[in-house]
Amino acid sequence: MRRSRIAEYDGASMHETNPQPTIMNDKYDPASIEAKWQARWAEAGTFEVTPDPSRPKFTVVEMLAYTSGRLHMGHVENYSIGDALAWYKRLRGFNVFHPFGWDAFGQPAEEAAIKHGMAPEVFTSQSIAKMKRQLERLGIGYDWTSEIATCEPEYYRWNQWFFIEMFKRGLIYRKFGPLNWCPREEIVLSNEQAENGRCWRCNTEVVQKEKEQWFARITEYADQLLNDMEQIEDGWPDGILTSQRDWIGRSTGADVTFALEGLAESITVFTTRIDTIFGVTAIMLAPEHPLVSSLVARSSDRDNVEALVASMRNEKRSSREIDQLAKRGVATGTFALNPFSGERVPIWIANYVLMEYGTGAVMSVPGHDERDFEFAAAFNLPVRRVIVPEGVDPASLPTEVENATSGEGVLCNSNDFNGMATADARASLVARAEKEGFGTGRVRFRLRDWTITRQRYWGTPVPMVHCKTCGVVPVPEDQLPVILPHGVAITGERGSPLDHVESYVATDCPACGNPARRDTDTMDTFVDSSWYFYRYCDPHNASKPFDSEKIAYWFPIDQYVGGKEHANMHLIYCRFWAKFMRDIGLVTHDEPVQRLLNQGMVCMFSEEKGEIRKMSKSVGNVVEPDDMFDRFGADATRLYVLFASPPEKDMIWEVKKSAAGVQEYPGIEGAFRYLARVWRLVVRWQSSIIGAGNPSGDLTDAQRAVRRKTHQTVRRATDAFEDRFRLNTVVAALMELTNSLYEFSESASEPDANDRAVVAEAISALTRMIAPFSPHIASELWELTGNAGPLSESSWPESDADLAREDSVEIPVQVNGKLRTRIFVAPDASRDALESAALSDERIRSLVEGQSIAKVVVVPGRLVNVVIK
RNA sequence: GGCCAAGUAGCCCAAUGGCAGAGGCGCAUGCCUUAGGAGCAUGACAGUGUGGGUUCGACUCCCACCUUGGCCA
Repeated sequence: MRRSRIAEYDGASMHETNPQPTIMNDKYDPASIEAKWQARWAEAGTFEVTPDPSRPKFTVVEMLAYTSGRLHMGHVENYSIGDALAWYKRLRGFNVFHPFGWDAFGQPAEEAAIKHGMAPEVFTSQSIAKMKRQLERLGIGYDWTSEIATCEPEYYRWNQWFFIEMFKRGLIYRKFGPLNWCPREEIVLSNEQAENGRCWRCNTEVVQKEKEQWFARITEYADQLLNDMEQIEDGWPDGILTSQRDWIGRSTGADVTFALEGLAESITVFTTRIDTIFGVTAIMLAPEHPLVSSLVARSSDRDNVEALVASMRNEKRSSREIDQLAKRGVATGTFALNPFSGERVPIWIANYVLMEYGTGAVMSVPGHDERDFEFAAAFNLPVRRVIVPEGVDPASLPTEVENATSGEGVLCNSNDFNGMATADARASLVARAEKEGFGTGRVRFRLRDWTITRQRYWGTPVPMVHCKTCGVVPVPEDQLPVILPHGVAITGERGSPLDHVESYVATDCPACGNPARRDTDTMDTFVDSSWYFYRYCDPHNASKPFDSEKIAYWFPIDQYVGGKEHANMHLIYCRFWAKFMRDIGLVTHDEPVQRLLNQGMVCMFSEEKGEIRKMSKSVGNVVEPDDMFDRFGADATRLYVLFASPPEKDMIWEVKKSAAGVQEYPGIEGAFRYLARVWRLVVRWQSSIIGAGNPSGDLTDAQRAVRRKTHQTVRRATDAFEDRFRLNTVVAALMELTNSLYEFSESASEPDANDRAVVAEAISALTRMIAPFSPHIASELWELTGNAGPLSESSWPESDADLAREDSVEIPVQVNGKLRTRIFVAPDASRDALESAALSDERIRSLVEGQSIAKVVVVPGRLVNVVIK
């Protein structure tokens, strides 16, 4: 191992001195310092690690970088957070694995091809080269030996392998599903390309087209995805877990089958409110429901109904839009029979029913469901009250219902179920339905199977062959990878580019050997990102995705860092993938990620829009990282992004127009100034602290204050890293320590041995605490203050509680919650001592005089509150 | 429309139910300086979005609302 030594004692490093450190230059020069340490780290392999069971490990991963062409400030924040934690843990003696990789497939490269005729692989490799250079300049301590790029055949062949393994187990299947389709370009559009129902490029109206696609049966794992959240709830933000719970959307209800009048078929609806079934006034079908075409065919108003259904099918309906859509629908003319009452209810086709959820058919209960009410109001359907609040006599209420009430209560107008509480009624009704054979209790999920392929070029080819005689046949494992052909014309028109590459499409059936055709879909890039972090441990394995023993040491991930936009998709898919890998024996854990941190967005005032907006190219308010590195250095840039706000909160990049109209960045300038201030402090003390001993004998008050501040700062920084992760407050604490060292310097113009000793201790601690934020300057200062080994092999400072303790603390004394005076006591003064000190204070005595004291609240070390009547 | 965040000084943000202010930006003043847009020092500025509630005590917890942002295959 490279780490030969872990200091056991905080002060140890002070004695191991380098006899002749360079004399420091007055001026802080980040350019030369950063270049020097980046070269040294690369040369020494400082961040390259191997498993070492004798040491505790820490795996920190930032989300895979999309190869969009350049780094933006969001990346800078993301990686600065991860690297801060990596440095902290490394100094705490952990074997830290901090790998990096590229999310290299996907649309930007394909767009570049369409727009500029640049081959996607060229665009991608240029992007990676450029972004990697920027990352190196940022000085993030990655183990580059584990680097991966998802567009490389050695990586994506394992996507293909997983695809086939899932296919073999029935977890991947084909089915018709709706797609956004641009009829002019004849291509499939993603949701963001079909915003507002128009093609983003040619503005043609987008239609919904049913096409056979590949799906992954993630719903099979719905219960596990839900239940295993127990294992991670301590380490994941509550908001993400809630969001995933909602996304999975487990609901308990019942399937109820309605017979159709005059037809042999029946319609099964899923409902969570079977207790309202006597209030059903219609059955609503999704426009895509399989019965729709036969019902339309029977309609007396066939042409009109058909046209309406077609237009509803073309409407883009997602859960986001469904509530805002104007409710539309059409009656089919066919009736269904309520199995409980025998009542005839009309069957409608409605745009607010989703085929993807439940059975694609719902019972409409306008009296007790807002959407149904709205629909009924628009189409003059009857509305019936079947539930009243508990204790209300149904006879006392008007028969007309003015608003849907979806709450619990007691049943009425429900035959022999009248008077029953809603919860009990649900159980009884399900029991009755099961007994009579027209229904059953049922748990359903909102989670849908994952559409796992795209009709695009730049992605992992689906390793499947379509044979006229054998059907769909997987490519045999020894023929993987199926290589994505290069030199393909990408026009953005006429379907998937691979459709037109005859040399790719034409193949032989692996089963019967007859001519067959390759599938031309490519995989969703979320496949790439569902398991990539495991590959870091074994990036070039040619016989399996990774060696299970290799990942056993590093996994699960101790800390994952990325943006919250991935709350539902990536972070559910990768959990699903891990469970599948567990089921086929590749891993032994249920959850891939122990702790998750979602950093906020980087925002900035936008001149153009006149408001604070997300920093992005489309808003036109991008700050270029390279420009910041040139002007202020990587250390100052990193320090600033960590200081500007707590990691999980959106950060506002400070900008200001100077008098001359030049854009200035006062925030990052402040970070630069701080580092320069630390630099000058060390310049001033360099010669005095090299070879300084430990503090000994009686210290002056000022010297004790320096040690106190040092140890308090160490405690604050340590707490933040261990627990709350408020890195911005750590930076504030470091600034405080620096300020007090300046103050001390003023008073110690001719330092004695103890002056030198306490400052040496402070600067040693300060240097190491700066390392997670600004590792280059920290490394340089560490070297220049006479430490022998590199900073990366030193240790995090320890806080001594005795040295950190204040001599006395000021305790506020309140009377009835109002501040009345302050008393000074020892920090560990007891409850009784505090109470009597407070009550004997003159001011308090005069206020309390003649009143009766109800109680005295004492919070040791914090305050005293005297409550009088 | 649903869900999730966040609203504290001119601005970014601290304050883990206990004195609203740690730090930074900006501003002002002083010192230093040939000069200052450098450096050093000093200082001013809020009662915590609104309305209720819980509590001896609420920026913090609960309820409702307002505003802003994010997400919704």
